[in-house]
Amino acid sequence: MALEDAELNAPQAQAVAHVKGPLLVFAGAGSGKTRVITYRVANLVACERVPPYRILAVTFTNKAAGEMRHRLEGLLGEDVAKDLWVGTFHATCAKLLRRHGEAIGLPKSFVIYDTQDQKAVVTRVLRELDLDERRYPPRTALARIHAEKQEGRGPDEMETGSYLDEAVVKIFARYEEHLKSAGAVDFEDLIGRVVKLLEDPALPEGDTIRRRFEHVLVDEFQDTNAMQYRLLRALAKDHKNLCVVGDDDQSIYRWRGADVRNIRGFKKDFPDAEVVKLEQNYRSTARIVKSALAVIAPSRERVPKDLWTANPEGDAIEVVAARDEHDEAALVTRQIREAREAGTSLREIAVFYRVHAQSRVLEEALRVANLPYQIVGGTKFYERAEVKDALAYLRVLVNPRSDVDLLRIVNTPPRGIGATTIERLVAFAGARRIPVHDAIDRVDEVDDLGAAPKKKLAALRDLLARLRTQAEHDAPSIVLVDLLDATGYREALRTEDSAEADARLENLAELVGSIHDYEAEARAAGETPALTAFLERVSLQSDIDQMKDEARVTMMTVHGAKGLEFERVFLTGMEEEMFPYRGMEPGGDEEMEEERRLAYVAITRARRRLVMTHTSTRQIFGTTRWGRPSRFIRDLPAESIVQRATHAAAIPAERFIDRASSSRGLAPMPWTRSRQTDASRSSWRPERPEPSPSPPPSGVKAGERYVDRDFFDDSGAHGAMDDEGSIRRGARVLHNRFGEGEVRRVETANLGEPAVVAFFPGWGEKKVLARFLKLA
DNA sequence: TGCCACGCCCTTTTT
DNA sequence: GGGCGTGGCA
Repeated sequence: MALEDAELNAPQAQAVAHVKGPLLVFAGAGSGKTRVITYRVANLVACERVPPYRILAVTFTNKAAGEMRHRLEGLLGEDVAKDLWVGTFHATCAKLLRRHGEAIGLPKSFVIYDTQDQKAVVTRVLRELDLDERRYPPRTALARIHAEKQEGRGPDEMETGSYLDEAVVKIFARYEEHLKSAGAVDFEDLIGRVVKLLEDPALPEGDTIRRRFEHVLVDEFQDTNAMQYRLLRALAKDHKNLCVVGDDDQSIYRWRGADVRNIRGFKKDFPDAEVVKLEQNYRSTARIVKSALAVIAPSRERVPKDLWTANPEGDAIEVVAARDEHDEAALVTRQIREAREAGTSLREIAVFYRVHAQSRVLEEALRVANLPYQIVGGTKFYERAEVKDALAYLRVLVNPRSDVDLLRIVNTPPRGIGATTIERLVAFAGARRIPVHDAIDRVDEVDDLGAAPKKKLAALRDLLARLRTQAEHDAPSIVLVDLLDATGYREALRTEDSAEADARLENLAELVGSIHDYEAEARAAGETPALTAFLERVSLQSDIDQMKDEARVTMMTVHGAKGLEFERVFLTGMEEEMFPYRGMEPGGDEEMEEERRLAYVAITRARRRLVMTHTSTRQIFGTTRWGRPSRFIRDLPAESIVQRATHAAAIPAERFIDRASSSRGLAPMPWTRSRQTDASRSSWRPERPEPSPSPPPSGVKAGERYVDRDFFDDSGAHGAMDDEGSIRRGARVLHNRFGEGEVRRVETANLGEPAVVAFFPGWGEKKVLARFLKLA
C-alpha cells in the first residue's frame, strides 16, 4: 500500500503530513521539497479520506506540475490521482474560468494573449491615441501595465505622478477595452478574474469554487506575486488549509512581480501557522553545499536557515579563467567530452548561463564537437512566425473577435489585402468599437473602400466561415492541415523553395504533430479533443516543459534551471556585469540581492561536480565587454575550490598586456579572496581590481590557483574542432532533393540555425539548413 | 501591392 | 548580432 513506500517514510515528509490548518515549510535547496507536497497529498487522500477532487496543488511550471502528478500516480494509483487538481497557477485559473468565467462576462471561447499579442495590442492603441511609439515604447508601457495588474490595480486605481503616467493610464484603459472586445485575457487576467469571482460576494460562483477545495498546497511559494497570494488566501478563506512550501533564498522572479515578503511574512497573515524548516540537503556534496551557503550568506534579509548535508566532501569546485567566450566554450566542450568518456551520461550534464544571448557560442562548440545537446528556452517554438500564423488562424476560428489574430492573418499569405485596406477597415471598426471581424462582415458599409478590396475581404470572410463550419465537427489536427492548404499558406512556402521556407514547413509539420500528441492524450483521458483546449495548452506552455529526458547535454539559463538537478554543472559567464547581470538601467540593491539568490540556485543544482568559468573578454550584444571575475566567485570558500586558467587565458593577446601588468605575463586574475564590506557587497559600483599576487607553483590542491598548460592546451582548439568530421567548406554533402553537392559557405540562417550554401550539380547553389544534410 | 535592402533599434530572466 | 520597420523600386 502507498504508505509503506520508502519515500513516504522520509523524515522530512513525515514531519508535515498530518498538520491541519495553515502550514509553512521552509525547504532548503535539495531538501526534498516536492516530496513534502506529494507525501502530504497522498496522506490526505489515504489517511484523512479527503476526496482527491477536493485537493488543489499549485506549481509555477507545467513541468513541476507534471512531475508532481507523476509521483502522485505512483503513490495513489492513476485512478485516484486523475481526480486531483494539480496544475500551474495559470492553467488552474484558466480551467476555473472555462467553467465559471461567464459569470463575469468572459466568453467560454476566450483566448489567451501572450506577450507578442499584448504588444500588438499596445502598438495599435498607441496609434489610436496618436502617441509616439518612440516616446512611449510598447515594451515599457506593457511592463507598467503588468506591474499594475500584478498588484490588482486597473487603470482607474493606478497611482499617477508624471506626465508619462497619464499616458500609461490612457493606454492601459484602452488596452483593457481591446482585450474585452476581443474576448481575450492576458496572463495577469487569468489570476485576476478568478480573484474577482472569489471576492465578489454578489457572485455565487465564488462560494462554489471555494467550497470545491478543502486543501490548497503551493510549491515554490517564494515566487508568488501579490495577486497569486490573494488568490490563495481567498481560496483558503474558510478552512485555512493552506500549505505553502518554498525557500526565500531561491526567490528569483522579483522582476515579474514575485514578492519574497509573501513567504517571509506568512506568519503575520496566518499567526497560527505551523512553521517547519527542512535544512538537510540530500542532493549535493558537502563542498557544493558549503559554496552555495557562502554565496547566499551575505544576503541581507533572509530567514535564517542552516543548510547542512551528511554527504561526502566531494571534489573541489573548479573555477576556470578563459580568454574569451570561444575559449570558454572550447573548455566546456572538452570537459564534457572527458566526462562522457569517464562514464557520465550526457543527460546528467548541464551548462548554465545568465542570459540566452550567451548560448550561441556554446551551442556552436557543442555542435561542432558532435555532442548532442538541447537548448531550453530562447526562441520558443510556439513563437516562431509560421507557428504563430497557424495558431492565429485556429484562434480566429474559435474566437473571431480576436483582433490581434485576425490582423495577423488577414494578408498572410499575401492575398492582395494591403496596408491601406487594412487601415481603413481598422478605422471603421475602431470608430464603432466593434471587432475587426464584424467590420469585415459589414464590409459593404465601409465607404472608403473600393470594389476590389471589398471583394477580397468578402472572399476571406467566406473562407473563414467555411473553415469555422469544418472546425465544429472535425478533429483539430484535420482542421489545421486543411486550413494550411485552403488558405494557400503551405503552397506559398513551397513556392518559395528556400532554406528558411523548408524550415518553416518543417515547423508546421511539428505543430501538426503536437496536435496529434494532444489529441492522443485527450482521448486517453476520456475527453473529446477540442481546439480551445489545445490552444489553451499552447498558450500556457513554456519551453522548460518541452525538456526531454534524453542522453544529451542540457543548456539553459539559470532561471530555467530552478527545480532541476544534474550530476555535473557548468556555470559559465561568471564575470561582473554578466553574473551579476547588469542591464541597461543601473539596478539597485534589491536586484543585486536577487542576483545573489540566482547564483545560489545555480550552485545548488549540482550534485557532484561544479565548474565555474569566467572570461577576460566577451563579445555580447555586438560589443566587447571586459569582465572581472564575478563577486560570487570571490565569495566561495577557499578550501572548496581549485582555480585554473586555460592556456589561452594564461598567455593573453597583445591588446591585454597594456591593461594587465605585462611583467607577470598572466591574464588579469584579480581574485584574491577577501571578505568584502557590506557596502561594496551590495553595490553595483565596479569594484577596484585587486592586485594579483604572483602565481604560486601549483599542484591540484583545493584553494590554490594555477595554470595547467598541459591540461588546458587548447591553443589549437578551433582547428581541432574543424577536424571533427562536421560540415565545413569543401565538404561533400548529401541532400534528399538535390543529391550530392559541395559546401561553398557555412553560415547562420535567419532562424538561428546553422545553414550552408552548397553547389549541387543540376541545381546550382542552394542554401540549406545543415540538419537536412548528410556528409557524403 | 509586394518585395527587397537598408538602417535603426535594442539587448534578462517567463507564466 | 539580429529583429523589425521603413522606404524605395518593380
